[in-house]
Amino acid sequence: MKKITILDIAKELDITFSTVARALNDHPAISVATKKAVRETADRLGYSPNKVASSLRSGKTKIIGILVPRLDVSFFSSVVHGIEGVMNENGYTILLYQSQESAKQESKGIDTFLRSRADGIIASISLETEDNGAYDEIKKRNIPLAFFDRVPQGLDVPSVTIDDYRGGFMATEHLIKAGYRRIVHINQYRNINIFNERLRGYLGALKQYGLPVDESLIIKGDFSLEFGRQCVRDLLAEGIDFDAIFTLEDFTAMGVVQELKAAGKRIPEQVGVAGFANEAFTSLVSPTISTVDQRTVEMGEEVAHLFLKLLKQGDYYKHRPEKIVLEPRLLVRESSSR
Amino acid sequence: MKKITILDIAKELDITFSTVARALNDHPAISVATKKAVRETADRLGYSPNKVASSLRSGKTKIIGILVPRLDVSFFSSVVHGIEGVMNENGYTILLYQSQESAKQESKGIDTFLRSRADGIIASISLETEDNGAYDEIKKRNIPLAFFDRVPQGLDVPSVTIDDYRGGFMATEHLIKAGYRRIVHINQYRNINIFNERLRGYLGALKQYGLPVDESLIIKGDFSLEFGRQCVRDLLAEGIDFDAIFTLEDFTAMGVVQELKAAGKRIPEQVGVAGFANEAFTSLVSPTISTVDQRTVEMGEEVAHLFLKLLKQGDYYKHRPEKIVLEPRLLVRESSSR
DNA sequence: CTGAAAGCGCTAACAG
DNA sequence: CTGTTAGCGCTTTCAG
Repeated sequence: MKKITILDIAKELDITFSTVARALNDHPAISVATKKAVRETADRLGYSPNKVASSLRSGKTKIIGILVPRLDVSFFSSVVHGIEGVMNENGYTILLYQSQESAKQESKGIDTFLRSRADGIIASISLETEDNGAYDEIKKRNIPLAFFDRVPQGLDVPSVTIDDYRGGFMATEHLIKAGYRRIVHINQYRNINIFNERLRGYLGALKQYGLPVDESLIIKGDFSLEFGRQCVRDLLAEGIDFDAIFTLEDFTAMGVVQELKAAGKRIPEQVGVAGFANEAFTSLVSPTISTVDQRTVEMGEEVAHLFLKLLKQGDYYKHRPEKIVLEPRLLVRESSSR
Repeated sequence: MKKITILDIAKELDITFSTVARALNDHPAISVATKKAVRETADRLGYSPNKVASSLRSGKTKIIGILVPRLDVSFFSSVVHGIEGVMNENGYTILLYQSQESAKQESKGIDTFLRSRADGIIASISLETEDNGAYDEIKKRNIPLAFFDRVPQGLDVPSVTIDDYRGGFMATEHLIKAGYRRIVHINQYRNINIFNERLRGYLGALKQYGLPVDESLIIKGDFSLEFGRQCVRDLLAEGIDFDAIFTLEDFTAMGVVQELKAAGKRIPEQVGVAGFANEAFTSLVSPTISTVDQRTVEMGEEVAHLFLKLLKQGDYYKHRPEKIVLEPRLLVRESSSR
């Protein structure tokens, strides 16, 4: 099948290719008759506009790059789902790249977007990212950029996040109100803003309700299920007094629940548990696990809308960047209802 | 920041832009000294190659389109994760499109890929897709195309699937071997190949082990958790005799488990349960649910490799298309271990 | 080893 | 309302 261009259509109709181009773009100064004729022959010949050529000429690709740590984590795939839905409705296509939580891969992704001349970039940084060099480059080239959830520190850019402080606060406050007093918090050791915020929220709630901060109740590790189990084993072995556990992530909470059950502790009577993320399993396991919902799809839609607004306004780095903060949703379930 | 092109580099070094182009592409007939000089000034000036221009000229975009029903389903996001990983290593970038299970959106996605001059397309069809018109168009244009999991019927194309018949067979066989005799199968009502295969597998196992097929034990609906509950309520209300339930999907199995527990039936002693998909929650709920793993990430990697092979061989529609069928993995858990 | 020149398919300014 | 013309930034022959 020979590739059909506007020139072929022009020859067929004995007009010039620029008339064809205008007709196809629904230019006002083209007669209805010509437009109709052009469209018909275009269809008949099986014409497919070459976006590469038009992008080169116009300088607009209608492509936006999305950079996420990894797509096999439901949080990120949900957000991408939300972004794609909105951007698609607005005529944009998504170029997808996974950083695999590696700073090097992340730079490669941004470079790919830059070479591809994406009209904009939406990202959530990797755990490894330490400096913002790659993102500065985007800014330098005046390409619109927005972040969701994991926002680089010290870079003043538009973003959509949930209020992780509030999330940590709400979960802890709920545990306190349920009568728990010695609340363990399991966090992680890296210096990631959103995770630090959850810890701050935990501390804020303790303070507001006049509970002492006990360093032995704050544990740092990773957010695996196994680490949750480990923590419970350690707490019990060391004979530390506690009556609730709030983890920074649901999988950790799941591990906590498993190990508490294995140790014969009754949930929620003896120990209350709350997680974070609203993973699908939290509402299916027994006991169902209280958690904080991050409104993932909405987050994607919000960042897409924010982005479209940015694209419309032009000079992307002159206005003060808009930072949307979504209110998390506390989901009280069996694991903390006593 | 002015946009830097190879011409700027050429001027800077007082050579022609074609020499610069060759140097950047590591052409063998360019002196090492020139290459070095070119690369240094390219870096210094902040040159970023314009992929749009090179694509237009070369006819290759190094982009492949991935069309999936939706990304907020862990099955699809895992596969995409697998595909992206492999394609990325091989210098390809992913253009992502969600059909949202709509045939119309699906056509739009393919059209977008065609206009974007993607070097190839990988897809999994929507539930709604009835005719293959949109895919014929891809074939007509001699663009490589491969499918995973949901393959259109009557279109002879490369694909990677799991052996759904085997999956249905394995799950049913396992239940039979565990001593269950009146095994209910919950499937769905649409005419989707992979789901029909699971049903066939169920029937095949019954036959092989000399068990009668009882139509009242085969139920068709959707694959929601709620439908699973509904089925159990109906089975019990109608007093139908059964001792195991094999569902085409894990969420349905979850509903089945919940309702059986609510009705005071002991799992697996009185009723055995098996699902399909290996959703994360199946290993976390109580009892843990036996299921069939679909090897999602591998499926993505396989289809990517198949695709790269296709791209290499050229004439995409002359060879007999390769159809890779992965063996599913039966995961026996508590819900069927008696 | 390097240069000159053509052209990929389209957009858009200018001319009529 | 339509035609003419000039590129967008690169790849790729053909020369030298």
